[in-house]
Amino acid sequence: MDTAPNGIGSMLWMPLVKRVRQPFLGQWALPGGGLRADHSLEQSAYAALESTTSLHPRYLEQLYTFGDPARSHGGLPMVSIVYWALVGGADAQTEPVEGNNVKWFPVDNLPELAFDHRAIIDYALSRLRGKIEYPQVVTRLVGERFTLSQLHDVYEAVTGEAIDLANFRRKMLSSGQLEDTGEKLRVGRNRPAAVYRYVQSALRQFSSWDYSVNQSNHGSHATGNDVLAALTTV
Amino acid sequence: MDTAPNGIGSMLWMPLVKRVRQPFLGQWALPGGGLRADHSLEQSAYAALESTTSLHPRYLEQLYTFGDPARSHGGLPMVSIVYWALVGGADAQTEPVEGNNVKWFPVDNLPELAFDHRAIIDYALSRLRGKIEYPQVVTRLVGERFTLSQLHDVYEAVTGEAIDLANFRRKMLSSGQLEDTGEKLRVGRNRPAAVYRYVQSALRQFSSWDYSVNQSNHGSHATGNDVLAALTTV
DNA sequence: CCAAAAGTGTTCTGTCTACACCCATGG
DNA sequence: CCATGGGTGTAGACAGAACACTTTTGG
Repeated sequence: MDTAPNGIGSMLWMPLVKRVRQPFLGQWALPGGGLRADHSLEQSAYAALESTTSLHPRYLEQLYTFGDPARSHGGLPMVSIVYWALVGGADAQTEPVEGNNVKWFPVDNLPELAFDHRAIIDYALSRLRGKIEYPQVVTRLVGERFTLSQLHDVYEAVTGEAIDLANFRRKMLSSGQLEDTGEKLRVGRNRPAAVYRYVQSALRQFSSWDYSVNQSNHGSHATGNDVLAALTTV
Repeated sequence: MDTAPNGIGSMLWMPLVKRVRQPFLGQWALPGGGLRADHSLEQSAYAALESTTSLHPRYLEQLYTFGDPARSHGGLPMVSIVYWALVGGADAQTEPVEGNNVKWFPVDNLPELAFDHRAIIDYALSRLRGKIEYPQVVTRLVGERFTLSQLHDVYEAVTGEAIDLANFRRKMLSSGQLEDTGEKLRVGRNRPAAVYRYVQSALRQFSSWDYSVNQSNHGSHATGNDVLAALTTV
C-alpha cells in the first residue's frame, strides 16, 4: 500500500461498506448490524463486523451511544451503539480481500460518508490518539512482539505526525514497560533489530470496561507496514 | 461540610438513592429512570436525575452503555445508558435539602453500593480527572466567574491531591485561557482576590458530542466550598 | 501590628527536542 | 566498502516542583 506524504512510513486504514438501500443508497458507510438478545453488546458488535467485513478484530471498544429523537419512528427512540475495533498488521495480511461492497480507505483520504459517520470517525480517531499510550491498545495494532521501529511506525500512523525515532526509542525503553525478548528480527539486508514485548504488569494495569472482550490472540507477529482500524454500529 | 484529611480544602460529593425494591433493597445506588420515546437520551437522563434528586445539572455527559446478557429477561437485551452530571457550588446551596431516600456522600467515603455502581463511579471519576483541563467542564463546577483560589480548590477536589497554589496560578495565567474581569471578591476579612473567567475561544474549542446539552445557565457565582457531581442511569 | 489569604520571585530538576554520531549487516 | 536501518550521546529549551518572600486587607 501507499506511503504517506510527510515523512511518515505507515498509515491508518479502515473498511467502509457501500450502502445497498435507502437512505444514502450507494454511499459509503460504517459496517453495522443488529442487536442479538442472547449476546453481549460486544459480541453483537463483533458479529456485525465479522459478517460484513470478514474481520476478526483483536480489540473492540465501545465508542458512544446515539439516541436522537429525530431518528425515532413511533415507539421507542432508535438507539445506535457504536463500537470501534483495531486490526493488527498480521491479521491484515489475510484481509485486504475486498468484497464487492467493502473497500479499505486511508483515514486521511476518506470518501463522502452516509449519515453522520464522518463525525463518528473523527471522534474515534481522537479517542484512539488519546489511548495510544496504553499497552493494551497499541498491542492490538503492532502485535505481541515487535521491534521499536514497528512500534514507532504505529505511533506515527495513529498520531499522523512524524516522531523522532531516537527520542522515541529512549522514551519507550526508559518507561520500564518494555522487555527485550532476546529475539532479533531482520528486515531486508539490514542490521537485525531487537524484539520487545510489554511486561505483564503493563498489560494488566487498566481499570475500565474497555479492552474487555476478545482477548483471544492467535500468536501472530506484526510484519505489515500498515495499521488498520474499523468502526461498527449495533 | 467537612474538610478533607490531607491539605485539601474542598471535596467532591455525590447524591445516592436508597433502593425501595428488589434486588438490593435498602442499599444505596445511583439515581435512575426510564427512557422516553419523544426525548433525546440526554433529555431523558436529565429528567431522571431531576425527578429523583431535584438537581438541575449544568453539565451532562454520556459515560457508557451496559448490555450484559445476564441482565436480560427473555426478549431484547437489557441496556443501561449511564450519564454523569456536574453540579456547581452555586446550585449546591439550594440542594443539600436531602429527601428521604437521597443522601450526599463524599467520594472518598462512599457506602456499599448496589449492582456494579461502585465500578461505574470509579470510571466516571477517572474520566472527570482526564477532562478537568477543559474549560467547558471545570466551568460547570466553579461557575462562570471565579478567583484563582476557587479554581484551585476545584482542581484539588477532583484530582484528590494537594496542588501548590503558586505554581497553579502561574500555569493558569500563562495558559492564555483566562481573562481578568476587573472584579474583586473578598472572602472574610482578607485581601480581595481578582475574579477571572475563561476567554470565549477557550470555551468554544471542543469537538465531540460531549457537552452538548443544557447550556442554559443561570448566571450563578461559585461561592460554596464543595464540589458536587452526580451520576444517573437511563 | 497581627493573622490570613493574595500574589511574586527564584532555584532546581527532570523531560522533550533536535541533530550529530557510531554500529552491524548483506551485497 | 558502501548504503541502510539499528542504536547512542549530548547540548539547549522548556515545564513543573518546592519554597521563600512581599502585599493587601480587617480586626
